[in-house]
Amino acid sequence: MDTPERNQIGTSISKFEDSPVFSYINSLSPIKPVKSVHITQTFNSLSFPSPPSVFTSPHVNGHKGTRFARRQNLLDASKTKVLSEDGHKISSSKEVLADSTHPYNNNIGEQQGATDQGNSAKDTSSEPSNEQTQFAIELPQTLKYDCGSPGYDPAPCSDETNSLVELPGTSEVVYVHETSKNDSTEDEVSLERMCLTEPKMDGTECEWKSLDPTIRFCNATSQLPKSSINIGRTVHIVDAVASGPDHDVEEVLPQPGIATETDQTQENLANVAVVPSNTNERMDNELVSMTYRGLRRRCLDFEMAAARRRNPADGSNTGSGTSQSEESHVAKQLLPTKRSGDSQRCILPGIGLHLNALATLKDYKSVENENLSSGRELSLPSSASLGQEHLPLSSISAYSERGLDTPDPDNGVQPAEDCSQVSAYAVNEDFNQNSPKKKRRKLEPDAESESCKRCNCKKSKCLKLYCECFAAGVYCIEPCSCQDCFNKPIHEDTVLATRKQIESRNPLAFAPKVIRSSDSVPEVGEDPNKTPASARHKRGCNCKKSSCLKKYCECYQGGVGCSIGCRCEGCKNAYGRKDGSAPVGTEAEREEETEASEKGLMEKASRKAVSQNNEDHPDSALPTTPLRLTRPLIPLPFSSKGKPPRSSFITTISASALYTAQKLEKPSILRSRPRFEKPFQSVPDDEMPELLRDDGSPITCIKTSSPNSKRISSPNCEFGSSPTRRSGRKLILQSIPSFPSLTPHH
DNA sequence: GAGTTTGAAACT
DNA sequence: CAGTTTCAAACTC
Repeated sequence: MDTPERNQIGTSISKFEDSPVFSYINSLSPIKPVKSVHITQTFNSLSFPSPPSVFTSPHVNGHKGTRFARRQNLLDASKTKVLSEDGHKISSSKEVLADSTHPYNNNIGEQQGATDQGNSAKDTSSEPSNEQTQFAIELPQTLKYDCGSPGYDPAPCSDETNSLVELPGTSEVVYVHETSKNDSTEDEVSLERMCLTEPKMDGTECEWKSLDPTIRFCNATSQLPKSSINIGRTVHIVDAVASGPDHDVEEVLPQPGIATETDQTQENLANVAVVPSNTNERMDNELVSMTYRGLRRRCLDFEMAAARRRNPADGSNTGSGTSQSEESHVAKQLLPTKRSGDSQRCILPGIGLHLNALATLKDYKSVENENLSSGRELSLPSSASLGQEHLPLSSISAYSERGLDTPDPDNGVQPAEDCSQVSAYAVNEDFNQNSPKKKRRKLEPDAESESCKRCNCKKSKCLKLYCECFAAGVYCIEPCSCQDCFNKPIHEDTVLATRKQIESRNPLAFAPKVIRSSDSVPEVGEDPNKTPASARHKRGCNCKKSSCLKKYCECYQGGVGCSIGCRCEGCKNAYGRKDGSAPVGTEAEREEETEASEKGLMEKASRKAVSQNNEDHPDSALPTTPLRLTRPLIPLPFSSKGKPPRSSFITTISASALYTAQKLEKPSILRSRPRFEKPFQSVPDDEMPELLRDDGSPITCIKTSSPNSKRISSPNCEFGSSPTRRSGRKLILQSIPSFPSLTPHH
């Protein structure tokens, strides 16, 4: 790669090669292809936090070499080649980007179609999925921890960072971000990038020029927040299209960055919506959510925001090197972008959606349908399109619903949250859905409708955890039959404030209740009746009459066995009893248990099947967005409820890691569940213990830093919890410890 | 669809 | 921290 490109470049640029810039660019150029892909995905989330890692060539190489190389090829074939070869196309693509603002969906479709030209895109999608999954995992880490943290996926982080650096090569998107962000200073950077890209493209200068225009355009458009945002989006989209479905995630990420970048748009944004202090959080949250891709929007929202605030550099990640001021801008912009960019929202949700989708593999079928339907529902084309494609059923539905809400200008800002939340919720719920609720819903004819949570609150105003929507971090939507609902974008401030309060009380309040280490696939062989020990309820249930055989029991609802942490009486949880004893009992009990277990097994089986399908045939699982599946995996960890699917996904993502985690857990679970359970009790995270040996860290974080801890702890906890689920990713968890560090940073 | 049951969430 | 109340989902009829 390097040699040929360099040679070409060298010929044209030989004069300039002498300059350090060229040498630098040249060094970067080879990487470009790989990064390009990453950039789109991770760029927003990761790039910000871990600039340093970015430069680490090794990471880049590693990732690129393997995964990215493919993408590069594909992308290059689809995008770059097209661009380079067809100057018109390039310009058109840019134009599209500019125009894309409106028809985000359309663009996607078009772009996809264009990308389809290169079949590679689709193919890449499958592969990218894997990468994405990793990214997804990484992203969370990186976001919170910054690149440095991602011990597990240093490469991803690095890739991201690299992507930033390489951006030039990768795609226009990069330019847009940086340029928009760095009106003045980064222009050079963008140019450099451009140069890099050019080499790839072959017509370096031409591209360069073209890029510049885009940049300028962005800046100019800055006046028009939408345009700028759109551009960013479109760019991402383009990349995504070129790269394939997987890019969607990337797209999402970039958008936030774009938003931040679009300081110019601030004015417009101000008009759009003035987001008080909360806005920053939102922004951060969104970004986080984006990065996490739904893993844990809840945590992400506040925590991430806080983290970013704390670590402007991280927040600036999108900008690659944006300064703190940029962060502030970003926060501002993000808010605006949120509004302006339903697409962003969509994007963010998209991430979450992916996770959700994965989680709700079961629902995939319905998802597809929903996607179609959701698309309809979503008045916002962009969001809808994005969300639909990426989002699984639940996520999609939620997203779509929000999208509906969002249409209102007032809601505009909220929608972003909604999206994030939705995704988060969707994820959580979806995951949980694996749990009885979803099962029920899914099983029931209304699977689609159910995919979206619908509360029926009458007195809580949907501002308490009683409200499933609120608890899930999602805004209430039309389907909700709640009364005096304040859980709407219009009352975003109230919602956020309330959430903060609740989190202050209990940092884990919005964290997934059920932590699934990985596997849902508990290897039936062990004890089908028992849930995979890996999964446990954070707090444990307190059932007295339901014998943990009904959905009243959160453990049962979550499809997990009771643990020592549970204070239930007469536990007969089909997924696993508190005492760890097999669900043996009277025949009647057995029957019940068996039924439950069967259900659980069925679910698990379905999950497995789904997961397998996803893994084996991600595309098949979600014809529309195979990548979705893969991505969802990443998010899954965040989703609290994560059901078996998650594990499956996780396994797909990092089977080895998960497997190891499972092994660790399972033994303990199977034989000594108490361990798990206890840990859970002491530590909110069931998962944490295993995954994180950090256990302490998560909990401690939460408790230790009460005030900050809220954010910090919750994030950690969240991460811990959600990620832990992903326990599959022990590595990640390990890296997670870095999360705690985030709090300290503050 | 209304009413009851249940247990988490919230409150004291 | 324990006990009580509130709440909405889950469940039953």
